[in-house]
Amino acid sequence: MARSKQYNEEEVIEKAMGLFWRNGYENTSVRMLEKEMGINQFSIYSSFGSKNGVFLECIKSYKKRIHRITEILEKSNNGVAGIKQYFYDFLEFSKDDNGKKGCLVTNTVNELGAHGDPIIMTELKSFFNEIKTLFANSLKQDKNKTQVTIEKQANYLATSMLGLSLASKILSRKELEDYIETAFTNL
Amino acid sequence: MARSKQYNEEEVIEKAMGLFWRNGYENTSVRMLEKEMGINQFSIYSSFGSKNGVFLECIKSYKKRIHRITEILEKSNNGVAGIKQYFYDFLEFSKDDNGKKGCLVTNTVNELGAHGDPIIMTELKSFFNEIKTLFANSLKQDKNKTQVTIEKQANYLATSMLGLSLASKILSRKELEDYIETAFTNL
DNA sequence: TTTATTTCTAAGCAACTGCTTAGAAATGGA
DNA sequence: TCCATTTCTAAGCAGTTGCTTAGAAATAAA
Repeated sequence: MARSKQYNEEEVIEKAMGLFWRNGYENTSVRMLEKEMGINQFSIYSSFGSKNGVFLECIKSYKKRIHRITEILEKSNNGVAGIKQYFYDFLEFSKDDNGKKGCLVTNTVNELGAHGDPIIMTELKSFFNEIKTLFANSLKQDKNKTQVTIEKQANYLATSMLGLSLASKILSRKELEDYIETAFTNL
Repeated sequence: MARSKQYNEEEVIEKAMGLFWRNGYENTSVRMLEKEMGINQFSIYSSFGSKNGVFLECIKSYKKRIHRITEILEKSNNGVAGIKQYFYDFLEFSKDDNGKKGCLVTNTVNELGAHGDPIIMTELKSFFNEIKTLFANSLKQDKNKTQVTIEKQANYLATSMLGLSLASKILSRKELEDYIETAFTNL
């Protein structure tokens, strides 16, 4: 045995996540990661293999973080009202200190589009489907809704979340709130 | 007088626009622009000043292009139904040969976020407001709607367009159609 | 045909990209 | 205390970034 790591992998990934979140994948360089993570390039590569490897770990870490919000929705039995609250919680979640950074997953979908790394793209699409299932489960609490309606509305809501993430980057707080209120008028 | 330009500026901008549209701003290099535009770097810089300058011209050109669709909506008197048709037209408009490229303006908003070049950001926000006004004018055809309702719904629709552009990059055709149909039940 | 003027090509600038590596420094078990 | 083993630092790799420039090639007017 010998010297032990002077950093905690989870901690440095949390820091890296912030960078990717603000700047996007391509606009985040390994030099920037070095500074933000507080470790040398050698350590980055020996721990995570590549820039892509760091990013994938960040996505995993992001999922855990957003799970803290989804948990609230999972536990509540407020149906549509609970989902609306989730939208507002998400708005708070996706704010950064002095600006708007949206959702890491959504940002990445937009940046990489259909041409991105297949592993990442699969990860992103599965994330979307998880949100969809989450909403569907909440909608089921309304016994008047048919299965077809639930699926359509869950799809609608998950897609609206994508829009909200993007919109949060340029719209004012009032515009965002108006959007949410109108989006929920017919559910 | 002397030698005349061997290229048409509007034509090369159209080509550059395609590149930015597919790859985003940062992921498009001047070398790539050279190839796509078919002219030398010197010509790019003497005509447009900088990469940013090329991009701004592309945004202008994009506005003209999307105006061909907005014109249809402006001339029709179908109210909400006309706007829904616009959503479908936009889906066709934002498709590329083998994938999904979304909307150039929306892509750029997402990429640059709140930290982008101020001139570009202003251009992008004004674009959003134009779409909003476009929708408001169509909604006015419904005499039952109050001014407050019209403004809220126009904001809702324009924001939904942002979402649709993003969603078009990962969702299936059916998911996108389901989204549009449900989105319009709110009006 | 000459010539002033412009556009063109192609090479080059320093700074940055993701990633590697040689060697110094540190440390847990013997 | 020793030293094998691991982590660390710092330099360096070739390729790319946005942008510039020297000089050759082309051309409209005289």
